[in-house]
Amino acid sequence: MTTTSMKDVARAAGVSVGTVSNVLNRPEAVAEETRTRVQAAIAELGYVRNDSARQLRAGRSRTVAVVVLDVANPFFTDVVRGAEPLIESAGGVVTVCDSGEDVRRERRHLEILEEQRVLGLLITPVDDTSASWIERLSGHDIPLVLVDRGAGRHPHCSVAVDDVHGGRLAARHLADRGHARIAFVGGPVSIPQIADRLAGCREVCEERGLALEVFTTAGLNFAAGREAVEQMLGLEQRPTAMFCANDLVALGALQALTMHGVKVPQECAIIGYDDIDFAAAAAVPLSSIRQPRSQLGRTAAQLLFDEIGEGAGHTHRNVVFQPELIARASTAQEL
Amino acid sequence: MTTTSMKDVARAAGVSVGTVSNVLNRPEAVAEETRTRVQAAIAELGYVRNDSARQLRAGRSRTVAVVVLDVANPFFTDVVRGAEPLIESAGGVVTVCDSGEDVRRERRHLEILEEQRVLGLLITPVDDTSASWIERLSGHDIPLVLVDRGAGRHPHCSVAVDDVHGGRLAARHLADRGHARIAFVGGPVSIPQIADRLAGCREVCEERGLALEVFTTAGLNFAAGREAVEQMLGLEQRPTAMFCANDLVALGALQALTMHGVKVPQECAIIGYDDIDFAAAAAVPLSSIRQPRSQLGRTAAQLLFDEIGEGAGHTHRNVVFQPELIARASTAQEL
DNA sequence: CGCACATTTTGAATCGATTCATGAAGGGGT
DNA sequence: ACCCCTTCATGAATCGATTCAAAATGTGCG
Repeated sequence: MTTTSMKDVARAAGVSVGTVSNVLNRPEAVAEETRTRVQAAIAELGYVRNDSARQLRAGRSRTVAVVVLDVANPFFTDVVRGAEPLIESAGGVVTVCDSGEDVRRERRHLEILEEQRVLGLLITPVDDTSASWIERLSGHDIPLVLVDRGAGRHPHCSVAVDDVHGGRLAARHLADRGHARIAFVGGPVSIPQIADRLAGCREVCEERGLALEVFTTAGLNFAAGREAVEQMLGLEQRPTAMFCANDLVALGALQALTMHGVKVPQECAIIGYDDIDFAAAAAVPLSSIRQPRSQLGRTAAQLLFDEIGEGAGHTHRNVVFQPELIARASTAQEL
Repeated sequence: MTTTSMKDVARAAGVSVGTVSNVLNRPEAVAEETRTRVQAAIAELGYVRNDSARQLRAGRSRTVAVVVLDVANPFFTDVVRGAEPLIESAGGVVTVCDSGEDVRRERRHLEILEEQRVLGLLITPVDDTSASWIERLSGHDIPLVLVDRGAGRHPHCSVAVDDVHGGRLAARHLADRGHARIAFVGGPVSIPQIADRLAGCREVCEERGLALEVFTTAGLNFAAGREAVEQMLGLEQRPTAMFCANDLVALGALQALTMHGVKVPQECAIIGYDDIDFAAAAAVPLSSIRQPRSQLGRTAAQLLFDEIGEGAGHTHRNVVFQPELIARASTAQEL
């Protein structure tokens, strides 16, 4: 109950509140003797600073929020891991928000983050309808960096991986292996990354005259991969290779194929995207398109603090990384 | 810059701040006409409530923190997922803190959470040295629920899975398959769950006269599993089965064994713990001990709100779930 | 008209930390 | 003794939302 405040500490130590505040925030400005007396009182009373009051005065919180599409996806946890050290060493506090690929959840998070006057934001927007909300935050002077999203015409800093190129890499690899009938599995297509990967894939398919079958899914997880396989197996002209929009989908697909006795890669090759750690450990080690995950996070954090530091005169930077093909057993078969 | 406050809204709408506050918090107490006028002003000015000020007044925040050992471990993300709906439907905001199995990081998080006057806490403590800090929070009236930790003599609510029994299940399963020389891989042993799993395993080994080799690891991830295998392969009397303290370790081990050409389960069986989704999708589908992950989260949240609701007259409850053996290919071989 | 009563609105007090102009105390130099 | 500096400590003002007793306004009825 008795939440002890600075006033209590001040009384106990026989000083003014101003002095207590100084002990906490600029100890060097307080005489040694006074300082130890105040510190003793703090310990004695078990006093804990009230962050709300602090923030109220400061006008900003120390929190940097990272809004991701799916915390259960190792891709995003790695991005967060990459960003954390820099944020923390700058005295920030990281909070992770999971939009779950749902615009409404994303919106709710953004509302709350705005009310909390967060220091800044790293966000992977769910889709283009997120834009207006993001502009709103930005308009209210909350600096933000778009993650895994080529900023295109958005007036923001961003870090991204060239997803169109990633799509090309995957499709070319499958083409090189002799596949002429390819399935793309992923969705919703409203997610820009997915659209880009598909675009790259489509481009190569047209260039090389491959048949492309698109299986749109509602999400990017195990279940999506499994369901897509169920559909695919129903077709008379079954594709000989699948390009899955991320590794979770690919692993789900792999599982379903194995369950149906379809041999991977002999009867159906699979390539995923992200190259999460689990990919290499899969039933059939999974070929994938690797993204520099933690570097993505680190760079995003860097850009954010640059922006915070530079203030008004800041010019936005857009960093684009290149993805990389990692070939493993799941595409090892030449047709 | 111009952070608009309630005062600005009040002026714009020609009412007092009290009325603006009422529009936001008890609209039914405000006359229709006034309400719409105020709402118009809010929209017009793009006003956003300042949560710090709100919290300062309220004395508490709406945030429920979940402190986990490793966000990258699907076990914990599932626990969080299980807890979220209940927390959010109660008007709470969830924040996830990753202690990374590191007491110092955990402590830093707890300090900050205490300063933020969080509404409550779901925590999986790193080890027993966390206890004093947890008592401190608890002493400052922050209700908390221990997750995945039989509260034993701790005066708190808790949800847990019987890890000793889980250890037994795993060991018995291996014994039933004819294994007489077992490796336990996991650590650090200071983590109570790990100690318990080992204890259950040891108990069965002694009971049935199996040789038990313990490989202590520094963490619970892929790398730990790989390293343990390197060590194990060096032995002259190599165990014929491994019990890994969680699935990440097991997958790492599986990967390393495969790389060294050791056939699973013929030459070495593996059983993991948690039964994360990836377990079934592994190179060799992984046997595991399943825990009711999301139920764990849901129940924890439930207990927390019970405690918050009941206030002082609350009696702590300790809920224990039973784990379940899921046998798959990685232990399919009879010796 | 006047009184009782219900409906709205008001605005000052409050939460707790930070800031900063002001003042007090002590030291040195002349 | 006097003045100038430096070093410390003070406490009132401030941040923005909420609360609540009190005031204002309106309604109905005798």
